[in-house]
Order: sequence, then C-alpha cells, then structure tokens
Amino acid sequence: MAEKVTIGTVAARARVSRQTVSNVLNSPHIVREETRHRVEEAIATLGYRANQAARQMRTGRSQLLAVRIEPTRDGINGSVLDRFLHGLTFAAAAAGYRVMLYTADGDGDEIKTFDDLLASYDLDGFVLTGTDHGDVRTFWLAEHGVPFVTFGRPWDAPERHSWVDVDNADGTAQATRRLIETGHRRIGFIGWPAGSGVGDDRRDGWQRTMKTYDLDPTGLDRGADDGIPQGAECARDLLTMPDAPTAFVCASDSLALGALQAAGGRKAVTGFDDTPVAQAVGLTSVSQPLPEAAARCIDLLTHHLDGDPVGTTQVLLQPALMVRTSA
Amino acid sequence: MAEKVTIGTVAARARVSRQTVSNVLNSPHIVREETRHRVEEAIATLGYRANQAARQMRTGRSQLLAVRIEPTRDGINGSVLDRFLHGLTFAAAAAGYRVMLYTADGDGDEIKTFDDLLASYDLDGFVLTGTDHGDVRTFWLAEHGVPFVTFGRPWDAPERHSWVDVDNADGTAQATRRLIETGHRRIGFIGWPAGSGVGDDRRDGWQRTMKTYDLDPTGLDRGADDGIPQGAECARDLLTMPDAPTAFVCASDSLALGALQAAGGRKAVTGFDDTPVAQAVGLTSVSQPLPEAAARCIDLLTHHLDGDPVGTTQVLLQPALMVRTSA
DNA sequence: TTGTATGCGTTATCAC
DNA sequence: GTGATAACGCATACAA
Repeated sequence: MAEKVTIGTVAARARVSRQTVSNVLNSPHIVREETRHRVEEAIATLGYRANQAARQMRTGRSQLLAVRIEPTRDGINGSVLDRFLHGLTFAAAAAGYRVMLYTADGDGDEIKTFDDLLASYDLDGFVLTGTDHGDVRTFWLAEHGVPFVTFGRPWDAPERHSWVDVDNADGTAQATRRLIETGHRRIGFIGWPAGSGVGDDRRDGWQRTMKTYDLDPTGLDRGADDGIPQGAECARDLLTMPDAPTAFVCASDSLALGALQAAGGRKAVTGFDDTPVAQAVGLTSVSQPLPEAAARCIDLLTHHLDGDPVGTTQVLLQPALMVRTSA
Repeated sequence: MAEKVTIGTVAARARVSRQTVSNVLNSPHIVREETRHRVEEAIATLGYRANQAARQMRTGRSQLLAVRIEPTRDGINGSVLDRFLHGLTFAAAAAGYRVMLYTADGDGDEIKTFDDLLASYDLDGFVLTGTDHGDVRTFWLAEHGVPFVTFGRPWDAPERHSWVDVDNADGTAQATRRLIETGHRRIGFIGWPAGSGVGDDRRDGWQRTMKTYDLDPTGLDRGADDGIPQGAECARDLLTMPDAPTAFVCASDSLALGALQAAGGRKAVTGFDDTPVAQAVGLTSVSQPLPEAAARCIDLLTHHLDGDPVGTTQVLLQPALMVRTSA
C-alpha cells in the first residue's frame, strides 16, 4: 500500500513551506527558479499528485465532466455513442478532466440527475447528445449557470449555446453527388418523418443536390421511423412507382439496410453513420468525424471552464463518404 | 443559481447541531426518533445532498468506480462494451456509486492510469474487462489493495480474484445442439487460434456437444484472428473438404458474417455476442446477459466495499441462443 | 519570495 | 441523546 503523499510531504522533502509547494503548482512564475526546481524534483521523486477532493473543497472545481450513456437504441446506431465516448474520454484526459457517466430515463429524469450530480459531485460541466427542438435540458442548465456543450445543434435557435455538430446536409449531398456521378438520375431518399432537425437536414442535402444537377426530386422521398423493416417498406413503395428510382440515399444505416434488402442488391444504396454494420455488409455510408467532434466538445467546454470568455461557439464538422460496394 | 445547502443549513433549520445531522445521515439509530424526523424533514425541504468531496476527505471513500472504454476494435464487437457500460452505470447508481471512464493504450499505460486515478480521485474500485492469461493489471491492483472485479475470468487461476463471466462453452454448446436438432451432422467450428481462454472455451462447447451426440469433430475446426474476411477464409477452407460441413458454429459475429458470405447463404451459421449486426442480418447468435453481468460486477464490488467480507466470489452466467433465419 | 493562519463540508472523538 | 472540537489536504489572503 503506497504511503499517502501530500503537499506537506513534498514541502518537507524540498525543505520549504507547504505554501511554496502550492505556489509551484498553481503560480510557478512567482517562485524563485532554484526553489521551484527543488520542489519539482521532490514532486517527481515522491510521485505526488494533488488530491482532487481537497482541491475541490477550496476551488469549487471538480475537474469532472458528465455525459449520459443510453441503452443502444435500435441496435445499430448505438455504436456512434461508443466511439464518441471514447473520443470524449481521451480528449478530456488530455485537458486534465475526467468523464463521469450517468443514465436517465427521459428528459425530466435527466434534469433530476443534473441536480444530484451537481450537488454531490460538483460537476464542472455536461456534454449533451441528441438535442431536440426546445430541449428543456439546455434551458435548465443555462438557468442554473452550468457550463455545457451539445453534440448536435439546437434547431430552433442555433445561437443559444455552444455546440458541435456534423453537417448532415453535406453528408447526404456527398452521397447524392456520388450516385449522380456514377450515372444515376432517379435517386430516391428514405428518411425520417419531417420535423426532426437532423432528419430534415439530411433530406435537404439530397434535395438541393438533385436540383443542382437539374434533377427533379419531387415524389422521390419517403419518411418513416428508423429501422430495417421501415427502410425496406419505403424502398418497396418507391420501387412500385412508374419511373422507379435506381438508387437510394438513406438517412441512416438501418434504413439503408432495409432498402438493400428490398432491392435485392440490384439498386445502389447509401447509408448514414458508417456503423459497424455498414462496414460489415459493404454499405457505402456517410461517416461522422466522431473523435474530432468529441475533441471539439471538450475544447469548447474546457476553454469556457478555464476562463476564456469565448461566449457561445458553434462548430460544424464535415462528414466523409465511405465508398463501398453498395454504391 | 441555487444556494449552497450544507449540513450546517440543515442543522439550523432543524435547530440541532451539525453533528446530529451527520448522525441522522450515518447512524440513524442513535438519534432520538423525534429529532430524526425533524432533521429528515429539513433535509427533504432543503434538498440537501452530502458533498462528496468533503465526505471523501474524512472517510477516504469517493463512491467512484472506474472502467476503461476502448475504441471499438474490429468494428463489430464493440457494441458489447456499450451495453455493458450502460448496465454498469445503472447498477452503480442504484448502489450509490458513479462510474468514471478512462482510456489506456496497453496494460502498462493502464496501470499508470490506475495510479493516477487512485492518487488524485481516490477511486473506490475498478471494473476490468477482457482479462488475459497472467493479467498484470490484476496483480498490480491486488498488490496495492485496490478492490476490483473483472468481467471475464482469469483463465490461469480462476480462484485468484472475484469475477463475473458468461459461460462461453455453454453458448456454443447451445448453438451446436440447435444445429444437430435441426438435422445437421457435419458441423464446422470457426474460432480464434488456440491460446485465448475465451476462444478455447467456445471451441470446447462445440467439441463436447459433438461428442455427446456421437459426432466426430476431428478436422472440422479452424482458427483465425477475428474479422469478416478471416471468417470467410476459414469457411471456404472447410467447404473444400471432401465431406464438407453443412453448418458452422462461429466464435464471433464477425467470423459468422464471413462464413455467411462464403457460403452464399446456403449453409446454417451461428455467431456469438448477438451484436446489432446479427440482429440486422438475421444471424442466429449467442447472446450474453450483459445487463445482468454488469449488475453482478457492481454487486461484488460494492459488497466488498461496504465491508461484507465475502472473499473472492465467482459468478458464471448462462447465455441464450437467439434463433434467427441463419440457422 | 516565502511562511502563517484560516476555512471549505464532513465525520470521528469526546465531553456533556 | 446531543453538541462542541479537531482533522482530512489544499489554496488563498495576508504578514514577514
């Protein structure tokens, strides 16, 4: 069992007062160089690390960030969170922060958890994922003066707080362009029902690109909840049209997988999120730069916490089309 | 901004001393009932929650557990960790603990992280996943008297510490039995190279079951690293045999997917882990009871932490075969 | 530039 | 059964 080494141990070893050690740690420039070296050496040989609990009592900062972990929803898109979490933890550690997990059952429950976490662990900030229209969580956090960043922009008021997001429209635009360049003219879109910011954005990218190339998107899009059967259903529906599409741009890998099944592999299909499933079955898919998104979230949050008065900042990242055998 | 409510606020409100409030919290039985009620009421109306940092300074306990998050490895099996993490976080919260994440690059780096986390955050315990033969991490933790549980047993010495694991052999046994019952006699096994505890165990389940039914497994198994191409390769190899298998039991969904491709859907195939991919493509797969495994890990750890001198305990959970269209 | 004193919120020890 | 006091490790104001 390693002995507890406190600031006092270090002070004794370096033959200075505890205060001097603290100064070396927090305001190195005010300590005479020679003294500083002696202290730093003592810190190194003793393997001293500041006790967070004690530091927190004084400063009110815990160096702790929280993020919610959700049960893998529809089974496919869950891996996105996985990769995001890893990036978050990695970037946070580099900035001197740690990531704490919590679960919640709905927005109301999540807010209660905010309160708990803040009261008992004094969390420094939150990273929220999957924001919706008029997200109550962001209002609560803002009201209580708690720093946070969302991964996903607030569609109703993009300027309201800091966020990092991926340019969804650009993703489907890339996919659509690729299909057009490989000769397709009738390209269908399979997405979610209108009203979700992300879904509408992905539809936009397809629509705009079609128009750019003088192709008429009218009647070529379908919307359904996320899932493989739903994707198949939409594809079948589109395929019964007189002038049926020869390719599908889909808003998710789940929908794309369904389309792939329905088309029996005879149509070009692109998905979204570049999930492991896509890699597995050779589905061309739009890949989000998850590690970078995570790093930017941490950036925004820590700069804010470390006093840089940046105000609210928005970061929009470009996705990349991973071309495989399906398109 | 909510006012800070400390034990002192509660004491004033209930017109008792701070110590009495502390007693109500930590040793309710020694406080007179009427006083206790008054204090509890004050706690409730004030919404008081103990400050963990202060508590930790006194008790040396942080109510924090740590678990490593890895980058999704081969792209498919990563979702297992996701589901496990969610279960862990949920169960921990119920037991009054929180889960902290960390990343590490190799065992050596992980041990350095243990040291850091322990020194600065005073972690109460660790949950380790994916233990290997002679895992140095477990030795380090044991040496330093740090409580931990592994998800996955230590194959070289099952009694050395507490663990929770899934009966891998039983999983492949179930899969093999299912294939035999549906008429197959020549059943191949595609797994990993001998030497990994988990892989050997999964191979065993197949082998034993074959013998139980008087079927000869000789020459019917192949081993390769995990991955879809590797699975396809092994399957093709087996299919060139004179008396080729009509079905494959695979040690992972990745390998199974490869086998599925190689066989062109004409052979029965079972996977392992019941990943989203399996659900997506209709692959029959062995499902691990992840939420329960997580809950048991937390159980073992917290009971140990809360003083129940349970010694080392081993928990072996039974998996379930999810039958789909592939077998 | 360095040292001394104080308090953060909690719990443990000990009187009352 | 209840209340005063000290101590956990650190950082800040202030004195030297």
